[in-house]
Amino acid sequence: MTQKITIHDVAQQAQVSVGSVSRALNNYPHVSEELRSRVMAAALELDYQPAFLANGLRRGQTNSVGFLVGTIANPVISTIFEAASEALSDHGYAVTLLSSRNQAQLDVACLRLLARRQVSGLIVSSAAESPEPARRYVGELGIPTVMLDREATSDELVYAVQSDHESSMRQALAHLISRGHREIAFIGGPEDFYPTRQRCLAYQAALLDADLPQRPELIRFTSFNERAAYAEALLLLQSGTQPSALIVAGNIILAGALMALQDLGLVVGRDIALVACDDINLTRLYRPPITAIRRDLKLLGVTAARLLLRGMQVELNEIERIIKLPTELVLRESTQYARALPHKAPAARKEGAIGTTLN
Amino acid sequence: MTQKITIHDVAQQAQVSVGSVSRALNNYPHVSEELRSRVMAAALELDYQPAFLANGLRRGQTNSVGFLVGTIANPVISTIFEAASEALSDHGYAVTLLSSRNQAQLDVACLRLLARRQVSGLIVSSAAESPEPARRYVGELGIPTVMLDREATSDELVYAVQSDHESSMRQALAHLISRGHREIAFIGGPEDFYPTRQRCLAYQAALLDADLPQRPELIRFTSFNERAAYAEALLLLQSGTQPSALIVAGNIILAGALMALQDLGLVVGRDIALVACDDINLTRLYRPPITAIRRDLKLLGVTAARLLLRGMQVELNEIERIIKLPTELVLRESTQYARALPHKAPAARKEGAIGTTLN
DNA sequence: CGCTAGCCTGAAATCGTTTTCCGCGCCAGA
DNA sequence: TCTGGCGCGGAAAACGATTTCAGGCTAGCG
Repeated sequence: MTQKITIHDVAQQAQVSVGSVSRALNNYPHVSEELRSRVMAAALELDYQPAFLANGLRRGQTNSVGFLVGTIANPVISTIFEAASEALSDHGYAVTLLSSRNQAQLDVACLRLLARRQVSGLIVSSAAESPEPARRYVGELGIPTVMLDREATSDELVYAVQSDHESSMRQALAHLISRGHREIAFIGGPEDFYPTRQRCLAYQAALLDADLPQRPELIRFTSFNERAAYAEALLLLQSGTQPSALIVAGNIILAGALMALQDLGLVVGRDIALVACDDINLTRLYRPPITAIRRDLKLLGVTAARLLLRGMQVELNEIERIIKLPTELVLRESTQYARALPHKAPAARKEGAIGTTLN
Repeated sequence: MTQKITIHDVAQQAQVSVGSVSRALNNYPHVSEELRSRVMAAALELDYQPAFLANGLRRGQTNSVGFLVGTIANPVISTIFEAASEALSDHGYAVTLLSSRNQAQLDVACLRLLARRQVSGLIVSSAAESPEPARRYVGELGIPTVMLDREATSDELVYAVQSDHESSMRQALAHLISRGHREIAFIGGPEDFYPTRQRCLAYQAALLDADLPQRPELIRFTSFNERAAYAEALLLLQSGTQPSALIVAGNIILAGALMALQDLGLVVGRDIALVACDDINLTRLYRPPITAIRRDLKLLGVTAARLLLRGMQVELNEIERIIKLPTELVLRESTQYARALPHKAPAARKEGAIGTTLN
């Protein structure tokens, strides 16, 4: 209904041809000031908005980017997405979000759909358990793509923004070890999931550096599913070697692990030290507050958006293909007490006023 | 690169005209079985995918819907969105998500953008503080629209899916009152924000029903911002009338309130009873677990999607315009102890195995 | 046997832009 | 005064599909 005024109406109103209207509105050179202002006035008066579809068809491009995630119902992903989406929006791109529902076969289907829709760029942060086919397909697509905290490929137009999971994980282990912990367990997502792998490698390297034994039974992988994480944590905690510290890689794993700890009557910070990856409301507000590896999620999103924006301006090809962003270990009460010390009541909260922990 | 095969290529391959190809692929009547199979074969062989833009231009419709939110970085919104998005995706629609960043003036701009992109439908769950202009604009747009937990308008094509905030809020107050609470405070979002208003009205009605006095100083409104909620909660808790129970309407408010309680050294469930609106990981996993008003977020999203799907099939106009979905009060330890009773150690957890609290 | 109705299909119009092509008029240089 | 170049703008092609239109063929009926 509303969308009925075309470029022809503007042309008629301004008493010029449609071609001239197009040129005037698109800031072409060689259009007289007089004509331009006449067209502008007509367009403004009629509230003309060029039809997106016709424009895209002719130009062969849609000014929209596709964003593929495993699930958006995850505070980490949604925060990253929001930041990226806003940055892209500020540059005139609309974002269509597709969720692969954490299923590998849907990954490729989603990418096909986005390609068919002629997206100008892609951001991929899918968490499918076997991401290989999707990664290969992305390379074949010929669309500028940013892999978000995922492994990069060597394809021409594929970029990556990653978090430096390693250094903070090493710090976390150094911290735990310095407090006397020796049996430090690790629960992660799927083994071939990039962040999990990076974290696990760093965990193993840190143990090696400290001359501590690698205990395979203390390393567990599970899927992105709170129930599965709960079950895995239960198995781990009830197995022979009771760990004195636990590292959970990811917020879903954290939720499952907390349930398991509570069901076993283990009190965080007293009976077991806990380190979470990704600092969310739950880690901040839990009692006791949980030590976490934090990263600037908004920065991650904005960086991905910026990288993609540069990638979509075809001429600019001398840009760094992979950007790695820092992480930071935030110490809280869940790792405050050393293994050897007798249990005592928690001291005052470590963190200061609220302002220090808000973004 | 990949996207170069057009309908002409298929026509040539199958030795028929482009019109016939289109008819064959779109299941038109009056196309012979022989031609159809030949076209199918050719299309399959060439891996032909009709160009979305040309298709949309001709048909005047894009098979995509716009989803407007105030922010997606909110577990409640993102869960609803995911469910709706999946349902729409299953029916061939792609979803472009726009965030108005909780700013009223961006609301209308986002809607304009989506309209320009010829979305076939809209789901609006923006949380701008003064939603009126946006609501009016939605009505003028002539696009089937579902308001998600927002006030409906009387416009032809505007539908609504809402939560029945009232009944559970009344239950919550009855529960608190039965446990001896008399000074029950309420902190909500902006006063003209639909869910906040509904909850507050139910809160006031329940007080009235119980012949309890309305205390204006115990009702606070704030904005969707953890700091603001924190500040407001601090003010409330430090004012003259110390409430014995607190109802927080929304998960951001909850986070701010928890920070305030912790900074004041008040222990949830012992020093003050706490009821949250919307059951998220934090309410489930917090120690002590927090009584919450739960609603089926996936159902909310799926219902919105279904309603919109029906609204977009233009012929069907005899459908209910507003759907109200139930909510449920989940009792947990944060409201377990009566005001008059002496403090004692927490009993065993009320909830059963993990399975009962997962979706 | 001729005419008509109905199925099938090719040709062409159409959607609303952008962009190419071309011609007009003007000015400068010879 | 003629001509070449340049700035400007109109006409029309192009983008890639869908859909209308019209015509050919077959079959059925008078």
